Amino acid sequence: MPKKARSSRRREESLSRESIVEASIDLLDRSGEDGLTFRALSERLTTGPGAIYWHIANKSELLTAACDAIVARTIEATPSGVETKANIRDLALGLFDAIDEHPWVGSALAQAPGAMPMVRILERLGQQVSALGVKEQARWEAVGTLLSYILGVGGRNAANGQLARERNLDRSDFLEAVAAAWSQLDPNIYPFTRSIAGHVRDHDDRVDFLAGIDLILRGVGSSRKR
Amino acid sequence: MPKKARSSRRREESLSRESIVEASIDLLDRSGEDGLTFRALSERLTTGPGAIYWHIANKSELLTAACDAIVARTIEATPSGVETKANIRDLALGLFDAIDEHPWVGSALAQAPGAMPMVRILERLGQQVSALGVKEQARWEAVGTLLSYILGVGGRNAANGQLARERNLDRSDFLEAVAAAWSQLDPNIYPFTRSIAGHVRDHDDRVDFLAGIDLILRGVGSSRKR
DNA sequence: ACCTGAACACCGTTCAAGT
DNA sequence: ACCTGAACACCGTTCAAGT
Repeated sequence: MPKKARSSRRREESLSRESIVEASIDLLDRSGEDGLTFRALSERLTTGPGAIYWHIANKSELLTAACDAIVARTIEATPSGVETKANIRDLALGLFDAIDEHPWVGSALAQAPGAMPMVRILERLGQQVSALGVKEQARWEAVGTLLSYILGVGGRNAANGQLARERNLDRSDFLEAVAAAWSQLDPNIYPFTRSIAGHVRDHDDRVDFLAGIDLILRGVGSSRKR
Repeated sequence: MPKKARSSRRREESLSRESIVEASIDLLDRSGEDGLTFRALSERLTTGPGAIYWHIANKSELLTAACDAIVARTIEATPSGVETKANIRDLALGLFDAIDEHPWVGSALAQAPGAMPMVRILERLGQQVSALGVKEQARWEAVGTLLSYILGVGGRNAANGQLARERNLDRSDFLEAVAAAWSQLDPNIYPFTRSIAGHVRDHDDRVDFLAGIDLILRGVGSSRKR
């Protein structure tokens, strides 16, 4: 036996951008946005914090890369069929579910405008809206609105998840607390907010989200007829 | 003259929640999101960092309070007239401009779901949508969609402003850089994104934003007719 | 009641030194 | 080429001590 076993030479597997991103995702899923730390990460990878900087420029690039990995998988797992509106709905729902499962993705997405993860979403959305027969001029309007809406919902879901975690509640307990606070607002000043407090308590986020997508798609449709 | 001049006893004016919030806004406007620091703030107010904690629970409460002050002023400065859709447009544009002027408001808004600044927006939006004659059931759908859209655009604008600042560019130079990056994407994989790179370069954010509001309002309208 | 400021337990990032 | 880990320049927050 001329050499020692190859695998134990340095580390189980040597550091790579990919393994760093994978460990980051795990850390983020397990302990939320501020669970991602160069120290925690390097401990998990049995290195020093400096080693990570050989593969990744800085923390924001790391967060965006982790976000991009999730978004890429999500889009890949959402095939496009023949019915265009259904494709848009499926894409939107896929993203919604991904953010629900990884709340940090929602805020990472918002922090990296123009970067890869957003481009993937933009492209898919754009192709489908084009297939809808929307003309050049109105296309960006439709795609931009859908994108902003999806990011807006995603951002709020991310914040809900983060706040719930900070207060050691689950999501529904947190929404319950919001509803309770809203029902105690002055009815003369905040009649509407009070009136929907009940809805907040027992609504299905996912259903509401899809209703918004459909509402926007209706608007796109009615613009074509003008 | 029995006493020393009153004003020089302690400080020009004693510390208060209000003065702390005001100084925070100034700091945030001047140096962006991470310009708000308990040390910078206490230096500006000529106190120690601990003094601030007597008036405010923690940093996130401080950020939300600063955000709320801007939102409250903005809404107050946007009176409602008789034409409901115009009121919704005015409110949305007022918020857009406020976020444009204070980019940090966009991300502060997203970080405090269910809190006061969001409630103010929700309430105004809800009252107007109700006045539009939308029935109970569809009301939340319309309001929620508008709110998410506005927050989504606000969050992206905040991120654009923040990134531009970090790279010492102004907003349009930053968008220019995004457009340049997009035009170099592989045309086989990213045809749509490439095709709108030009639009990103010379569009007017404000016009696009309003187009989205109108698109959503069209969707609300067409749902009533079903 | 309100303020002071040192101290604590962290951060992200850098960089000389190692292999 | 890649990794190590101490060091730097910060953070938010707490708290004994002051007025």
